[in-house]
Amino acid sequence: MISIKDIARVAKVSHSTVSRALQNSPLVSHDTAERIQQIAREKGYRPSAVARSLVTRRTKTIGVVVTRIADPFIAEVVSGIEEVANDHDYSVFLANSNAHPDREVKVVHSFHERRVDGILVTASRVGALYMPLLAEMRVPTVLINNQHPGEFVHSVMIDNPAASRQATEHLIGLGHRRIAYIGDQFGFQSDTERFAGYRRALEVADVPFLPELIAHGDGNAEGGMHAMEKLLALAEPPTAVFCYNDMSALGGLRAIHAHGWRVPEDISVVGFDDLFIASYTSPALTTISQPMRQMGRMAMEILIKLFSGLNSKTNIKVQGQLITRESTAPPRPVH
Amino acid sequence: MISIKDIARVAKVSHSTVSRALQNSPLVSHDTAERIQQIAREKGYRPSAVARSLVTRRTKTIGVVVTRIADPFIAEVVSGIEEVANDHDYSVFLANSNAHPDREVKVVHSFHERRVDGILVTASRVGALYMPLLAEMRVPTVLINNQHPGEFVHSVMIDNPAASRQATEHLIGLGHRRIAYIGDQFGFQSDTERFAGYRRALEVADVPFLPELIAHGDGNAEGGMHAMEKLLALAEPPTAVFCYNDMSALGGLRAIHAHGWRVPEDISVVGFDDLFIASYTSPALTTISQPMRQMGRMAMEILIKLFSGLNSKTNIKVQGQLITRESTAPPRPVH
DNA sequence: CGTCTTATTGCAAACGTGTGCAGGGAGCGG
DNA sequence: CCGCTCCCTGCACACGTTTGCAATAAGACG
Repeated sequence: MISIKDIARVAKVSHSTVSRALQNSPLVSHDTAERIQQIAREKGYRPSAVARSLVTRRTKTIGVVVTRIADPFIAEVVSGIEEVANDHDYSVFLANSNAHPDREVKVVHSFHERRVDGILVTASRVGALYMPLLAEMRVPTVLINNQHPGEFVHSVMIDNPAASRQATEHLIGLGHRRIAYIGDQFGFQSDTERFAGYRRALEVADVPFLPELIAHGDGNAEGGMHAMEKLLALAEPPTAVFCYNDMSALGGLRAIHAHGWRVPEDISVVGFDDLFIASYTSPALTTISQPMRQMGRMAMEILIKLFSGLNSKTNIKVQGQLITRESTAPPRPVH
Repeated sequence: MISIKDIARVAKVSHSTVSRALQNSPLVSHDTAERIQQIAREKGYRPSAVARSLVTRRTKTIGVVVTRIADPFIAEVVSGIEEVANDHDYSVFLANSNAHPDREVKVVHSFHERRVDGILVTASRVGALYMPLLAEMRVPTVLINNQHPGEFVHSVMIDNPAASRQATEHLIGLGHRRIAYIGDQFGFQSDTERFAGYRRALEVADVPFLPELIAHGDGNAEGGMHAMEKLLALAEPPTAVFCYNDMSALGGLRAIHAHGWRVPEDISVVGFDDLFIASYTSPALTTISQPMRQMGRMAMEILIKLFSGLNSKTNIKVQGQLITRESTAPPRPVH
């Protein structure tokens, strides 16, 4: 591995001069700078980021902790993060927590030892962890769609209540009165908030709230399927279902088909997220579009801002958008 | 940021002793070791990986370059990588190339500057780049499903010809004779190989090869949709279609539905990859299962082996597996 | 009690880079 | 020709670890 000193030797200058030359410092004459850069190029010199980090005390890296990178929602967010990180010459460490709190702590500690300049957390189910962790290590951190109730210093979140209200109102507008809700597990912030938006929409429209129309999945297709099966087994099944997310809706669709019903003729379905696949289910899914990539970008931009000294508490709330596709229609007329 | 010297000061020992104590070196007495560790714990000391890397000349990091992390196939592979990396206390840098060759080179150079211990590349479309790059920087590198023809030092690949032959034979076995192939873009290794397997299956079964039944997408749903539209517009459309991958198949299914045909009654469809969504399309997709996560694990395990001194050229070829679901059936009887 | 061994500790150098400061040389003005 | 300024360069230290080697103290043994 060739170093700055090797170059210094052949250029017959001190290593400091080489260092300066490679940074285009005005402190070194044009001629020697050129000569040094030429030599560096010939030797295929690559500066050691680790040595540099040691002295500059900035690593130009950030850590991203996610529950599962294979989750399409998260992958999309990470794409956004990576884009702007890259634009600013930051490298990103990626780590899965698999939703294990202790694993999540371990990951953050490892990031800390690596001296990352900042940390981004997507959809953590244990956001509360970060308060003490943060106090301990003072690394700029921003949470994206934190699932734990409570505010954090920096965050970007989707406006869940507004979005889910919009989704529910869409169904009400179509004439539905028996609208079910398939949620995630209890206690997660987004589930609580989306449920709240759903209730609010019913309330405003004077549609009675029926507890038997509430089912809980697990945020994945599997859970959505089981939840939908329960709803379909009701004496009087709903005419429309608002699902916590597209994955649940996907499972829901599958259960409906298995049940021999058709969407949207027999039952309407609305999802949440607007994952890529929402366009390719059959029928294509009506859903709330969440600007996933954009949210990743915003979070990273907050970090960049923090790096450059600004230190304002920023909590961004982005709006979802209803995307009407083929999975919703007016309810069957009652005979 | 608290360092080893700070601890040394309060423990009234030299910083070398602290270093040894924290590594549980037998060179330090049990008592002082305990005392030092206690102090370190109290102060919330975290060793600096960057300083350590500088002297040990190993960073315990690897770089993973992917085309798009949002691609579900790739995300799954990365999951596997991350699992075993984590088991061995390696952190992973992730970078998207967006399939831009120059971007890919830049990424690898940045990894090099970060002094990663190894590099993993998933589905690169420019595998050839790595030969000179590798010579230049001597970092253990393994390619996963390299899309560029030619062997590489270390690789893990799916056995494309065998798998696609299996898929095609499944269709032939059902009685199909007009079997179309929807490929990726020309020149990519997996497309070429899968196409070869398809032809071989036809040949062995004495089914005539019909050039008009070959269409090319782009590996994504969009391209698969257009390709399928072309096939459906044929005077005599195929009775079955083997798609390069599940994404193409997804687009294909959409085109078929839009055309008013039913799967598998009017036309059978087979995909490749067995992405998560393959189970949730309607009908559920018959496809070739690729052990994505496992492939990621294997690649990382090769790296680990290389790190520990072993230096055998390893080219692993894994087998795909046909997963029969609902999208394939015998052809309609001709009247 | 002297010497040799062993257990424990500290010293100092090294990893590769950045940077404040001092020093040397050239140019310029007087 | 002298002195000042300015430009360029090198020296030396720092960043936070690891580690070979020397040093010291204690213990063992004769």
